[in-house]
Amino acid sequence: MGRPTQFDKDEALDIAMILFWKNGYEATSVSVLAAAMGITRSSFYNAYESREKLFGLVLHRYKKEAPDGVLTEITDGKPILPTLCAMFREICDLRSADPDRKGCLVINSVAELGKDAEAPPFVRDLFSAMVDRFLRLVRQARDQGELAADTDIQALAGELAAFLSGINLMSKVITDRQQLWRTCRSFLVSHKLMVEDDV
Amino acid sequence: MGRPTQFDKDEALDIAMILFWKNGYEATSVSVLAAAMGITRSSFYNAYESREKLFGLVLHRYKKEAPDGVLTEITDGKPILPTLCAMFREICDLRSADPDRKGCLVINSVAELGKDAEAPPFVRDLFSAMVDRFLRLVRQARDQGELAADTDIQALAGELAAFLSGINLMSKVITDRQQLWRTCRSFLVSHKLMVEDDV
DNA sequence: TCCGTATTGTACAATAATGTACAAAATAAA
DNA sequence: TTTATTTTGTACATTATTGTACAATACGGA
Repeated sequence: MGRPTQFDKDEALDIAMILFWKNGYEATSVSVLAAAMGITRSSFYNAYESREKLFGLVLHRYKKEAPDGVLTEITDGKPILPTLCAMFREICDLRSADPDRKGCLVINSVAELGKDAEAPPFVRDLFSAMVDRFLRLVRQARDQGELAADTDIQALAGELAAFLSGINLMSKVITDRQQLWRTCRSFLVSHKLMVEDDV
Repeated sequence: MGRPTQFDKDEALDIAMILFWKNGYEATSVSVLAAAMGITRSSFYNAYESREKLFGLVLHRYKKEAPDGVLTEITDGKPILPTLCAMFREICDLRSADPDRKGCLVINSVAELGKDAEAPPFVRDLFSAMVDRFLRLVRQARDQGELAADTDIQALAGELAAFLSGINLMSKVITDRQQLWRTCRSFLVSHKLMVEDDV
């Protein structure tokens, strides 16, 4: 059924992801994308329709391999806080190990947001989804007795979202792993999400 | 001494600031800048030499009117925590009141940073300066007895920087003033930077 | 008034990017 | 082998953008 695609779509998507991640959505032109993917602009438009559509695919892929993905895999009844802490540690490790200082693709994209929806709309949703997920997790943790019964879960979820965003952003300037983790640990401890002597 | 400038440099700088703020550094072209400022590109290059130089001026101006400016005005001996809390509250007010959801110019610019110093270098310095300032303030607060003597001031300074960054970023998606402030208050209280019943 | 000097408008040449159109190429199925 | 179908390369017309060059302009000071 027609001529098959000459390039590896998965590989191309990876390349696109790195470019968007490194340079930002707006700053990554179709010409540059196509060239990096090793295809012509013609094939690009044929395969992805538009830069925005491709970005949607990229974000979808990013979500799957992002370090906070572990939070999605938490099932009812399982302890939450250890996974949460591990995620923060993982983020410190990943960000400080990245020689490109790319930070987090989602956070970078949120920063690009303007009121007028020039930028892809799903970025907003992705962020809101993160806040919602934190809220669910924190509620579950409270209900499971991992957090005090009188915990303000709304506020805590907000704090987690803000702090996580901030750490990801900060990692573009502060590149020392120890310093990042120390900051995270302090945050986690002061919110009783981990105890001092863990690790 | 030559023909005088036909346009108001202060006014033009303001216009440029809004544009950079709203659309980001990279996405704001000289053409658009010059047009918005009401001058020709010719005059633009004559007056500012380059977009990067202008951005330097813009950041300088921004720093002066930014909500965290109050922290610079703290002199020895004065209490620190009330001012710190007031700043967070001010930021919630400002960000939620901004119909353009611009967030913070510095934070937006940090998000644009790549490893290769394409972007103006002073952005990095500006962020580092913020961390340093938090460290000095926290140290002073501890020495003044506003914080416990065994406070890990490095970690706390990092937390403040990360959280503040995150709140500014988050304000581009979460626009409800109450929700933002609730998050900040929770953060401040859990770090003993304010007491629950303040405001 | 006239001169020096800095700003301005217009022009230029070059590069980059956009989206579309169409013919050539390559394969699966008939 | 032929046909239907999809990808691919090339081309096109358009619009942005860049930095520089140069002459025209306007004002302060002599």
